[in-house]
Amino acid sequence: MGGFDNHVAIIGDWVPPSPSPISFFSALGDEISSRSITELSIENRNASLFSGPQEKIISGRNDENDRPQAGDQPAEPNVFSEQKMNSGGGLLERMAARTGFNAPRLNTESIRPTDLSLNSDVWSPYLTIPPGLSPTTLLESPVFLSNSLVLPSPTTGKFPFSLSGNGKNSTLAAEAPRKSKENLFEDADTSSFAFKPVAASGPSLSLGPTGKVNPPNLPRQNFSGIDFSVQPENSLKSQNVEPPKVLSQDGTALHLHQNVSRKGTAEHLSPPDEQQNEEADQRGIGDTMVGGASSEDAYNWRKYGQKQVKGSEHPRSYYKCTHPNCPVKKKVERSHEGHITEIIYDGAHNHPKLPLNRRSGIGPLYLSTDMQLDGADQTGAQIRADGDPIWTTVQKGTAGGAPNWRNENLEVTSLASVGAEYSNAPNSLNGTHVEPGDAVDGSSTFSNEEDEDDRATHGSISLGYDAEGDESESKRRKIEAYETEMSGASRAIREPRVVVQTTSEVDILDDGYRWRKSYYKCTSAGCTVRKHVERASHDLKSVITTYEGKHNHDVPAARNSSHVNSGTPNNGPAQSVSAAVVRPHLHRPEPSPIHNSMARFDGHPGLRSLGMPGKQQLGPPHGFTFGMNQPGLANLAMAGLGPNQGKLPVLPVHPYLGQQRLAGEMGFCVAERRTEGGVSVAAAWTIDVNFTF
DNA sequence: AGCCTTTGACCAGCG
DNA sequence: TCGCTGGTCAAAGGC
Repeated sequence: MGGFDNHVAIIGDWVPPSPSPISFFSALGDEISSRSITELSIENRNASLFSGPQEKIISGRNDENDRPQAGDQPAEPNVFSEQKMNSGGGLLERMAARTGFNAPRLNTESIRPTDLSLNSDVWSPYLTIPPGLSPTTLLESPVFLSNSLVLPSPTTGKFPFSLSGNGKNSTLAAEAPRKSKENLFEDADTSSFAFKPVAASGPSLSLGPTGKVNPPNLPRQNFSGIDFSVQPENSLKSQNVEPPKVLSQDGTALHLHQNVSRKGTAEHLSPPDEQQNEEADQRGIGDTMVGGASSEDAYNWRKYGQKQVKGSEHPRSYYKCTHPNCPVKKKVERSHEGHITEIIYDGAHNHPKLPLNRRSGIGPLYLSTDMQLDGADQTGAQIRADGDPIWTTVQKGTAGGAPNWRNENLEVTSLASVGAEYSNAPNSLNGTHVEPGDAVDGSSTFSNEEDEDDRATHGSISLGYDAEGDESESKRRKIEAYETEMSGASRAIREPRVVVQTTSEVDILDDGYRWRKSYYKCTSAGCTVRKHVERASHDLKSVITTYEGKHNHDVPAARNSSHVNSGTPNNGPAQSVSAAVVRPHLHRPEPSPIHNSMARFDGHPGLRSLGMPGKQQLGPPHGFTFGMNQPGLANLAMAGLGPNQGKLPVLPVHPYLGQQRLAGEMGFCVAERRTEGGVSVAAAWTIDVNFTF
């Protein structure tokens, strides 16, 4: 078995035939150095910059089948391979050395401080993405911008960029009207970045509009400020923070996971429809727990007690399912702000879910599900796929101020499932704890991986959970929320800001089970809070909701702190996501749990079988972020990278951009999948690009 | 009237 | 046995 690079790679088959935001970077390519983005957007529309959906970026020792075929574009020198692969101490090397996984790496050698004003013909810096982190794959992620958002400036309300993502598989082509540069980013109606499908390019990682690898000796550019973060995601299964445990009544522990925390919101994760509920939650629905009401998770709950539990700064509420003879109970810990910090389910419902119109709380807002998961999921999936109705309705029923969550990947679920072959390793994984003797049978939940994927692709998330388990099957779930702070003050007053949100839904292998991870981004203007929801395929009760955002008030959370202390650099008190919503957009290139996601592989038995090392072999956070907030990139920093490891990507920036004091943020996620021995290993990366000019 | 939350008291397990 | 802690009960009150 080869290294991880043979198992986690960006493969072309995952890339959907949809246009990708590649063109964004294309537009940021060399042409922009001399022309406005507007012009570029138009002129590059037909450019063949990248190979498109079929392009495959090879990382390390990918199979030949996964290698990109020599297409229209001659094989360009892989700047990553040539320049960085041999650079000792690089992140890639480290990751590869430690994990056997050829981690993507960014080539930053070309980024140099420069003054564009001195040379109008210079090339703009290019964002060079290393092998394994294919720009094509990245940018052509089927979900990239599938539901892209262009958030208005927090202060002006204007949309700096207009991203024309017409939904699923939308062509990410936004007209860039010829407009004065001065207004380029200030008029959403007339200016936009162009995300265009581009053709052909080799496996190179160049982001140049020509699809060619950009030479490392690019002229210097004035790069006022860019925050660029590449975050290995699911392949690393986010968070180095200790995931909460899910405990069964019989003492077994399942995956536990985080949940929610946002002011005035509630989580509703009762099995087995918690997925839909999760969706609902992600969409901002299901916040009816405000005031203490139990979550609307297709069951009615009666609160029968509340107690301050020692060790927790949050009071714990005790709920019982109101259904006659139903033994299910749940404990909910909620912060003083009303954020749910932990939910522990105990028992299994012995009755169907309540019909929509019988559920307390938001009633029709519930996603209709049934104990028959297939049907239920499909139903819910369609609802979700349709999205707006639920979303809108939910918003009406949501307490004011609750952030909206947009699932950006409802439309795209391309990754193959991870086989259950790895389900035989239920032990500790990066804090996730599965105690010995756990009778969870992950494999049993996968009757048909393809079907399941298909369902997922259509928005359903049927994981084969049998909600009719007996007492022995009952699981107690503990869902904790943690929030990480990844914000800073560097962009407190920046504007306009562009947020390109990209999300994917991927299957990831973790702890021997398959987890489907969905990405959400708060759609509230100015909010950078992101949400990652992971659903265990082996147990629908196991849902992890990870919030990534910034926090302006303390949320006392002893448990949370324990998670934080487990490795996340964000060891401050857990803070309100909602606060982040209203807080001015701040960003500090700082590792977040997501950034450290590789740790999720720790101890992953399945990954071990794939050559993945154990946790002890992992070093510092594997995610990395680097900022270019200072002119000349003087203070480039890559969090998570040790000294001499940081290699900055070459990010193309139009001279205009360098001249403007603009701010922008882009985020996109790239999912990867590679099939090895019939087993698919999926991974995802998210890249956040924050920039000011 | 029914259902729910609140809240202090009570009970059980554990060291 | 005692104290601590978590969990539950049940009366009171609100909606």
